[in-house]
Amino acid sequence: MGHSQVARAQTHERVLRVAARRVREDGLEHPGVSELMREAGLTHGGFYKHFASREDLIRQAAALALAKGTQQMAQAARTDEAEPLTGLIEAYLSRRHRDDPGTGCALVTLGSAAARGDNELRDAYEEQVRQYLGLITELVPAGQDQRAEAILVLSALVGGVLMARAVRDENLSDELLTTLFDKLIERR
Amino acid sequence: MGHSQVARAQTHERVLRVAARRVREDGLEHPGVSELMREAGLTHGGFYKHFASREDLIRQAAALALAKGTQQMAQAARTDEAEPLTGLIEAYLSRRHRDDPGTGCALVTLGSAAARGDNELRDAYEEQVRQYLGLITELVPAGQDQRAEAILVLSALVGGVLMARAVRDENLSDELLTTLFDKLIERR
DNA sequence: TGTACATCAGTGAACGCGCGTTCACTGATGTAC
DNA sequence: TGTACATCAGTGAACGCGCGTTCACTGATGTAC
Repeated sequence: MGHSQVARAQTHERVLRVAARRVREDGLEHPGVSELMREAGLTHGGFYKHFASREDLIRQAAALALAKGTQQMAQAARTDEAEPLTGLIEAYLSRRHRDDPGTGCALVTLGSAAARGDNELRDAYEEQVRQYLGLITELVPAGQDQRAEAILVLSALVGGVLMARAVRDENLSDELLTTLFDKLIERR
Repeated sequence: MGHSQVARAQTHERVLRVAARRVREDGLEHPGVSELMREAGLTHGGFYKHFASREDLIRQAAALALAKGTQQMAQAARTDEAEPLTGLIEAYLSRRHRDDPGTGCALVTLGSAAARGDNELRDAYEEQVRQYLGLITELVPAGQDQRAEAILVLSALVGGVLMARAVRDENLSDELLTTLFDKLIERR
């Protein structure tokens, strides 16, 4: 293979995207350099043509994984024009979201990692919390304390999906999701 | 040192307890055998007199860490005799709990690990979710759907503490805790 | 009660595997003429 | 447009460090008499 600037950039982004998915699926520690390169269709040796170190990639991947979350949820909100908050909550508590952490909200998957992580990771995490809170605050009905309500909603979403993923019994897992949905919607 | 049965059992438990704390602080992957033994006041060589493998210890430590959680929270509920649910929520959303994950609720710290973990870990996690739900369901005021209310409360607690730990800005972190407390209490 | 022996928790050096990283090399594409 | 050369993304073998695991040994305590 040659080395056009475009091809180089594409490879770089492909590796980064693979890593952003894997980091959500398996955490910051587990995905190895060889593994990630293989999933991107390459061998491990070329890795350092694109990233300074494994740590460098993982850092970027975590930031990207976090940033993707709010984009997706904002879009989910737009699908239900009449009730955007319902659209967001429905998407967040969907089985699809529960069963595919690799493309989902990184507030759930990277929470523990961020709590134990360095300032850069915690800043990226914090930024996403703020984004979500901003988004939900606007969607919550006026009258009450909207920000407080948004904090309750976001906490319940994150905690609910975390537990729904961790629990083994699928009935219990489903119950968590559907009950939370009803509870969070009935409050409107 | 000799080898009385009592001393042996004490050592075993000391290592296990150290591991249960470290596993909540740093996750299932990070704490090393030598490190854990050192913290228990021993050298690494004797480890295999007590556990079949690192994996074996970590499995037991995770189970213990999870089991300790509900015990503590049930106790926290008992401290406020008039309003046990308030006592539980207050303890869960306290800065002390946020700032000391090593002695806190493992539903928060081990959620991602359980989601990615084997059936045994997920069973242990599930069992604790059920324990918490049972406990909170009883404490929630009658009239409404108590179990649904318990699910909302538990999800908000878990998600709230997860985010409060991950976020860097202490003001935002405090806001999450105090706002959630008000929100969850005002509903009584 | 005292003595000789057996046991085995604990020690620390050594091993070996996995994985991040390095490096000499390849060959396709870009550039110069 | 065609040819010669330079570049550098990608390859895969090899290195080396960290860490889980093994093992020969120690010595304090338990047991037998």
